[in-house]
Amino acid sequence: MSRKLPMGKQHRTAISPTRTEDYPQWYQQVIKAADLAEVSPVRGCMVIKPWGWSIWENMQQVLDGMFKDTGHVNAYFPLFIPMSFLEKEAEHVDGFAKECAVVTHHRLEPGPDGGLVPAGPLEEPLIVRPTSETIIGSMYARWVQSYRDLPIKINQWANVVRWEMRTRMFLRTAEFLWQEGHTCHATKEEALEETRLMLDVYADFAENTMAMPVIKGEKTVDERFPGAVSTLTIEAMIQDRKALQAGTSHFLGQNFSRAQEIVFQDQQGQQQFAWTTSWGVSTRLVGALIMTHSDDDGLVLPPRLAPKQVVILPIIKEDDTRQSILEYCESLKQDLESRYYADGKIRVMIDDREMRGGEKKWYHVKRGVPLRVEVGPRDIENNQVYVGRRDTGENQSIGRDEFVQGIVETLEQFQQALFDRALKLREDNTKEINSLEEFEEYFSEKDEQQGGFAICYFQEGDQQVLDKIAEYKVTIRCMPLDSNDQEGTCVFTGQSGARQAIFARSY
RNA sequence: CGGGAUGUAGCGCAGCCUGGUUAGCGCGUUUGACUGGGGGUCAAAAGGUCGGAGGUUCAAAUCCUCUCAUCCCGACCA
Repeated sequence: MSRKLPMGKQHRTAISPTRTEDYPQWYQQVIKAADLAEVSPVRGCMVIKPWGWSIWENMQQVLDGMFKDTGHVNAYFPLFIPMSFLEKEAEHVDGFAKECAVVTHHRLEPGPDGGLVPAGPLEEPLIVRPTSETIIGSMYARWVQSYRDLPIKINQWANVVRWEMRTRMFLRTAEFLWQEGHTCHATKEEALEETRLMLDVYADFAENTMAMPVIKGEKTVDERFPGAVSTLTIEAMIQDRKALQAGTSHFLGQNFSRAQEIVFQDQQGQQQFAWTTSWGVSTRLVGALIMTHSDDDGLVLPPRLAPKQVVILPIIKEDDTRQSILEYCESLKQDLESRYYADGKIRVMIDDREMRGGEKKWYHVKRGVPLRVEVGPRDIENNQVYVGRRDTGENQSIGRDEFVQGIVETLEQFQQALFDRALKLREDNTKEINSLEEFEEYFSEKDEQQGGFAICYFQEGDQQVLDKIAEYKVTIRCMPLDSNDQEGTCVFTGQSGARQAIFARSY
């Protein structure tokens, strides 16, 4: 890492190692450099710092609006779930029992060595929710008697705990934040429609707000949510060409309503089990966002989620110009803030801290502020501003008024450019594969650059397929919803009548 | 939960194999001067019980045991 090279010919990157040198390490360093989060004293848990939190807040705000626009309301259910609730749905138990935090006592008492020891054992242990199907279902069972009580469409924003063996910042933490929607319907069709609708909401959010292209698909039997009849997913491709499950929407059929007796009387007076769905996205999306757009100089944020879309840096050389420069910056800020982008005021900050120019610039580069506007005496004289774009690194002088008038379009172009770049990466690294040799070559260990998404026909539920892909550390991501419904020959077994799926290494 | 690596100042590291005076370096921080459209320059300074607990030894960052944590690779999952 060279300290300084003359004439701007330097290759020093703000983040080291770079993505190509060591992708996982780069990811950690971006989080640190952008001040998004830190590990906590509790293993596997993270502290989300203000800049990182603000990104999540923006995600929440947009998603929450989308949920409400599709007829959902928010509510809150308890953190603690009676252990017996989990036992009611067999597959659900299998899926989550291994990773539950369990509360067994309700008091602490002084111990023999001066410390504290748990006391007051609970009659029935409580688990900290790993997801809330069971406790919400138990309430729905009380609330539902008639078809007139349906549908129920509730979302909750909450934290959940899954005692993971291996954790990574944002992508997999023991405690994470998410929203979980839980709906209850009179008919199967309506529940299926809901499952699909919410997948579309997620895909819309991922692509239009996060600028992250996703593939909508259905999970295979082996990959689906424990207890679900079917699981729909949006799958993103990260810059290292691995797949990341970014959101899921589950059709739960009558599995949970049977287990929890969510029963209603239909119009014919018959008792029927309700049809339920659940769907969620989590703080993992922040990780997805980081990995999709950021570069070797740190975080890159799409304008729609950036806590600040524009940072104004006053260039103050002499004290007697200070006042006029700051006033100019303030009025620029107000002009920008009077404009609206993506349903909100443009988010602008002035950074007038006593700090050297270059250092201050890099501070904001690493944090991913989309546009950097520098204002010095010369700019004021010419009524212009010097604008730097985070994604391309381009800088240009532009008339102040022109800049203000074009700001919305500039941000939208920025947003679109990130999406286009990410989409190109995915398209360049997606390949239809029709033979086992091709598959083996594509995911060959020899060349790290190999791999990406492979589209193959495959025979669902065949052990041969699972064995082969395990050999290459590849998983079946999903069966794309928009793939042609044609049947083909399974790449792994040679059987006909196979369906198409996306195969990839994944997080 | 298995395999591997690492834990020394805010960050990044050296020192450990071959124990031995006040534990170093770069960046950052503080102060002063000079600078000023760019991750400055010069000078000075502050900052560490070497992850934790035991042990071996006259003597431990260094050797041994245990433990905790982080990271990577697996298995498992948002």
